[in-house]
Amino acid sequence: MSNGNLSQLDRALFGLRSLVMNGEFEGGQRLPEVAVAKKLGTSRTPLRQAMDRLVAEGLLERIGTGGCSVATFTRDDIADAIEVRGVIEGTAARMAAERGVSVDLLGQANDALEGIDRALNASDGLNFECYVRRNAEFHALLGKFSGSELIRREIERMSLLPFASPSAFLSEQAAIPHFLDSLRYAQRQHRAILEAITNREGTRAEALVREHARLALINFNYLTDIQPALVKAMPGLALVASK
Amino acid sequence: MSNGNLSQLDRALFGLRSLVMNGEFEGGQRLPEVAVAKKLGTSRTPLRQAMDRLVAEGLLERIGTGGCSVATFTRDDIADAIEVRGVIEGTAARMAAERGVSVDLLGQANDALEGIDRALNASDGLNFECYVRRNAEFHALLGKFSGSELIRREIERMSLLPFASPSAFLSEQAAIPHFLDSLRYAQRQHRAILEAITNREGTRAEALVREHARLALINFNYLTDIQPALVKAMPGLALVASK
DNA sequence: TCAACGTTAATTGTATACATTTAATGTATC
DNA sequence: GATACATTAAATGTATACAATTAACGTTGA
Repeated sequence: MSNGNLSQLDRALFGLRSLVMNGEFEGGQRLPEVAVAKKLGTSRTPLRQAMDRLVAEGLLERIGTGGCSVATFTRDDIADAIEVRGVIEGTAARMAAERGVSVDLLGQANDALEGIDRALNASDGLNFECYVRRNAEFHALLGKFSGSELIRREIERMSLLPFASPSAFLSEQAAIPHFLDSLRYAQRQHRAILEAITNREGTRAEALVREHARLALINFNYLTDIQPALVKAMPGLALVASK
Repeated sequence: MSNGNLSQLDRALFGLRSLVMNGEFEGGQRLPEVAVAKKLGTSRTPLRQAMDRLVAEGLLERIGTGGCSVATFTRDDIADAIEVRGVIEGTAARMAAERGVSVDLLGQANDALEGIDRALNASDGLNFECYVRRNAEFHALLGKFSGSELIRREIERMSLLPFASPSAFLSEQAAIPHFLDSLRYAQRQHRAILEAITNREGTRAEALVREHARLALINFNYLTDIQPALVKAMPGLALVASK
């Protein structure tokens, strides 16, 4: 269990999450436990545990009469989820500014931002994979900055929804001029956020982070309006109501 | 299952939550499944489900090596949880102001506030039970005001922690002058919040709700500093680290 | 044709037995 | 006496059998 082999619960959790994200099931329809367990190669016990966790994540919904169904999200839901993530991250940034952050943590954040700079200005164009990794790193640090484990976990929780995460709608295929602009703009925001926190400017930090989160929404709108073909290919977006 | 009889899962959930809140177990120590199941009169299967849910609520923590333990909270944790609840409720209020609320819902909120007025000015002093009920009603409506099911659920989630809920630290035994003042002050805030939302003043509504949430923290500090004996008697506060 | 009902099949809820891992205990050796 | 190791006990993880509930279906009646 503690070795490299995954437990049956992990297998069921990863497997079911993947199936749901890829739209393997019709939204709203109940997922039959025996069939899914068979498909995942585990028994019902760990599967039901996995289902409970995915309900907590928001990917599944409990049916009153028993069992679970796949959750579906409207465009408004996506906007709200992104907004909430921004609000909590913003609170973390404000707290960081108000309470102060150790130079060590600030240094780590600076390192992450320099990594993003390098990814943006790589000799062979954009190093996308590096950008995504460093971006996730910076946002994870934002949670730590608050000094509150509760806040850190809450941000992590909101970021579980595939379209609310800071890495949402960053697709390698989408490395087109519009997105390069977006990434450079995001990086300037990163710098401003870090500056505000360093200067103990809580309100500014909070406002910046909220605005920064909205980039995910802007990217989503761009994709759905201009590049609808790409949207269908992105995992997790099978949950979005077609209309 | 859908009749009056509770399912085994519900029995385990309520029972275990109650045991944990009342400090039946040492914090940090693993709760043995067989013993707890026996104490609750169910089998391990629904108990484990209940434990998973309480982990999601934040009352229990998973132990790396397996099983769960009771979570413990510091005073800082309590402050942070209250702050986060205020932030999300504040977001709901801001959204309500920005997006507009139906006259029907506004009317319901007004009814709740009038109920609070009556509870505060009852002929035989304070009608405490009525106050708590109407107060919970008003806060539930705040979640609905946002028009976002996701936000409503998120508020509900944060309010699950016994010391983060809008009804936290309102104890009948504590109906002393200090608390009566606090309740009247809270009610003026309620009115101001509703006015701000009605007038579409988003920023004002958000700020008011944040400040309003801090009353819970003020009450907590008052209780711990002035009335430590009462604190020990309140369910859920067994989880607070003694120091 | 539609609605109401009863029967059957399928699905979830629960308990329990077993497997596997982790913690505890005792023993031997230095 | 203390540490390392082997052994034993206890706890969790998993599978499965059974019970209870819910959904599906066909039948009957108007």
